[in-house]
Amino acid sequence: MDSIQTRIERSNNMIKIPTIRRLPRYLRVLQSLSSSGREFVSSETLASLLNIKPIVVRKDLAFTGISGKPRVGYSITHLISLIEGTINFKGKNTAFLAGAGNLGSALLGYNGFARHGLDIIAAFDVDPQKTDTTIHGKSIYPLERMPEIASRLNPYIGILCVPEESAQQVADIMIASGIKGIWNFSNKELNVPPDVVLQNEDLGAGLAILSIAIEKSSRP
Amino acid sequence: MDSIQTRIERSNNMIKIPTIRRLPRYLRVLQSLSSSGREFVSSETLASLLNIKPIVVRKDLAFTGISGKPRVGYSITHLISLIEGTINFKGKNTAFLAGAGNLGSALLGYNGFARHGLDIIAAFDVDPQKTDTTIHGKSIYPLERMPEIASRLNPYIGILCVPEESAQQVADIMIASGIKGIWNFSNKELNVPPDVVLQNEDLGAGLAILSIAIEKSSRP
DNA sequence: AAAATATTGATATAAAAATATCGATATGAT
DNA sequence: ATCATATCGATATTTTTATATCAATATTTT
Repeated sequence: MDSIQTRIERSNNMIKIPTIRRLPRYLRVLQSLSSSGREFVSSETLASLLNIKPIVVRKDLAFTGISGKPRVGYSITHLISLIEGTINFKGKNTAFLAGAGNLGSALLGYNGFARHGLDIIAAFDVDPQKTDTTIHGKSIYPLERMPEIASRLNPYIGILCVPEESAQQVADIMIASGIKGIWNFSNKELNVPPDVVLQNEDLGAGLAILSIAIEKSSRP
Repeated sequence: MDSIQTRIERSNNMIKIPTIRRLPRYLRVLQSLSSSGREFVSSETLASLLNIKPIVVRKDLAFTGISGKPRVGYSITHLISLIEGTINFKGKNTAFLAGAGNLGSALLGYNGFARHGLDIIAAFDVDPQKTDTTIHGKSIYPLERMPEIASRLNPYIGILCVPEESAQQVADIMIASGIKGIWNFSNKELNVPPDVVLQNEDLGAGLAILSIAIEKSSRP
């Protein structure tokens, strides 16, 4: 069994989910600061740009391993590089996308993924009208060819944009194709084996938070 | 100043963000259970459907005000109704959408919003090629007409899908149009006055979590 | 060179969220 | 009718996350 000491150390070293969520935000403002020619930035400045508290910034950045200088702040280029390293935005995250409907097509055309090191290398659909065409320059293949094409291209991530009814089935094909993680944009609760990582993207959640917050702020 | 007692009571009554995030998920599986003819469901069953622990379910559901029966569980229809009431998915959330590009168009065509009580009543763009057409049955108006049209239709929510460069500017127009909350799909950190609610939807965050989780699971 | 100051980062505290424990109770079994 | 059991919900505990405090230090000012 772990000693108390071991457990404390581990929990101190592990990067936390809320921190991970904020890292891409730091990255964006840092890139913007960098392109405007700035070299250093303080936790105070970053905090005000993200509407959070400076202490949160310092705690978050500590996880990347950066060391700031008192009275100067953090080196922007160094920080960008460390954050990119922390969230794997440097090494290419290769992905397959399944379901070239409205949302799937939009994601195929989303420029922001390049900045996040995500490369959608192939897309799949069951609709014969879509297969063997391209959408935003990405080839659409018949879904049944996924395992075969995966064995050549070795994708890491499966982006799931199919309707709920077929979500589990398509997820299973992704898993059989050797994908390591599924980014689930369908509103289906998926079952995946323990070695496959599942990240649910739920628009309903964001809308619910917004909706409740508006309700509260309108009658305080 | 608040007494300790007051503060404790308030913090116990206030619904928490993680709970709000899960409510739409409960709703979806409950609707599915309901349509398969079931009347009652236990916290254990809900938990296994969502891959969370039963105790989390019971705590979450307590916020909706439901009361379950020992050995039986919760009434599904009652629970659906209480959750919808809690997250305002019953009353209509009327919305304007700005930016009919890839993502904006996809959201205009997203059927899931109906289930969440969100009604996009008009969309706006600066591109003259898009304005005065419809996308997925929604009319696209010139951006400059937003304040005028808002004064007639009184939208609650502004869905922001414009490029980063113009995001703050368009957000300001939304705010001037009397919108109560902004659902920000751009990757810009926005400044909004305190009476306007801001909900950021950040794909980078989800990708970062996925990416780090995959990395960890592949070398444990 | 010394003093003043801004900023980091370590340590401590508080608040929020998840988890554990268990008594109370409604139902089904005996 | 009584007993056994599944399930809820109250209370307690632990873990995670956010926040506060302040000593250490690099820079600027005097």
